[in-house]
Amino acid sequence: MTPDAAGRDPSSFAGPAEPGPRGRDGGGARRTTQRAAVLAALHDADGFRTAQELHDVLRAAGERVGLTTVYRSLQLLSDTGEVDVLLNDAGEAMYRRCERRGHHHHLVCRSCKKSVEIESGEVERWTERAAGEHGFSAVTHTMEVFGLCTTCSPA
Amino acid sequence: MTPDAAGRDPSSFAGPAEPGPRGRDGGGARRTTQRAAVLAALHDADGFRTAQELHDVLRAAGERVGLTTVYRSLQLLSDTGEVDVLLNDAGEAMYRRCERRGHHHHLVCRSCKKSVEIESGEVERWTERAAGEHGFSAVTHTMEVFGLCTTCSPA
DNA sequence: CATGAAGTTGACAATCATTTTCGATAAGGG
DNA sequence: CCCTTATCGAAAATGATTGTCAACTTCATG
Ligand SMILES: [Zn+2]
Ligand SMILES: [Zn+2]
Ligand SMILES: [Zn+2]
Ligand SMILES: [Zn+2]
Repeated sequence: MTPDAAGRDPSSFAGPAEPGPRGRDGGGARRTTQRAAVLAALHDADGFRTAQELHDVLRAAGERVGLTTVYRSLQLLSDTGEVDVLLNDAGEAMYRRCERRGHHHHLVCRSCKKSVEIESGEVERWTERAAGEHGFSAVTHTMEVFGLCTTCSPA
Repeated sequence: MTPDAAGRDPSSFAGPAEPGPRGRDGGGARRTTQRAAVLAALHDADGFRTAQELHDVLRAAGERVGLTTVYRSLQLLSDTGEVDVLLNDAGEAMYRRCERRGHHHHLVCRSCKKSVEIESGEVERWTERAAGEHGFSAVTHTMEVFGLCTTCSPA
C-alpha cells in the first residue's frame, strides 16, 4: 500500500503536513527534465491532481516521463513541502503546488478540483484545546473543505 | 444548521467513483449471524479498526465470517450511518461504531486508535463562513484530530 | 573536454486493500 | 415445508502505488 502518503508519520494514522524539515539533503538533488516537467504540469493546474492525471497530461504534451517517475517526483516534492497532498474519497493521493508555505487547509471544488488555500488560527486553536481537554498530546489534525466553486455551481 | 447531511462522506472528491445506492429497499434487510458478528466486534472495540483487523478478530473468536462479508457489512453500516469511517494515512478505511448520530469529529490516538467523539459548532461555523467568502456552495468538510492518549503518552 | 561516482529513470513485476463474480446457502413470508 | 431472494464466501479481478534493476544523466573534478 502506501506506507505514508504524505511522507511522514510512520504510524498508522494520518497526520497533517507538519513543517518539521528533516536534516534532508543527504545527497545532492539533481535537476532533471522529468522532475521539472512534473513541477511545471503541477504549476499549470489550479487544482489538485492525481499522479496519473499528471502523467497523462505530460504524455499528452509530448513529454517522455514514466509514471513511476511522476510518483517519485511527487513524493519528493511533498516531502520537501513544495506541494500539498490530500487523499480523496477513494483514498487516492492528489497533489497541488501551493503558495503558502506553512500549515494551511484547502477549500476544494468537488467538481473541477480548483482550490483555494485557507488558514484559520481559530480552528488550530480549537483542536489544540479540544485535544488537551481529553488529555491528548502531540496533537495534529487534518481538515479539508469541499464545495462547488462559482463556475461549477448549478443555475 | 448544517445544510448537508453532514455524515461521513462529504468530500466526494472522486466524481465517478460513486458506486451508487446499494441494493437498498426492494427487499428486506435480513438478520444474519455474520452481520451481527461484525457489529458486535465493532462494538467491543473502543477505537477505529480496519475491515481486515475486524476480520482477524472475528476469526480469532471462532466466528465463521468471510472477509468479503466483513467489507460488505461495514459498507452497509456506514451507508446507514451506523458506523463512522475515516481514512488513515495509507488511505485505508477504518470503522468505528459511534454514540453520536449526527455530524461530529474524532480525536484519535495515533498509537492505540482509541477515540473520542467531539463536536464543534465553532468549526462548523467557520467552514461555512470561509467557504461562503470564496463563493463556494454545497459545503461539506472532513476533519480529524490525532494525538497520543494519556495511556499511550510517553513519560 | 573527458571521467567516474552517485543520483535518476522507466518498463515491468510485485503489493495489497477492496471489489466483483457467481455458485452455494440461509432467511422468513406464505 | 417450500420457494423466492438476500446473503455468503472462496477465488479471481481491480487498480493505485511501490519495488526492482539495468541503462542513463548530472555534475564535480582533472
Ligand atoms: Zn469548480
Ligand atoms: Zn490546521
Ligand atoms: Zn492510545
Ligand atoms: Zn464538522
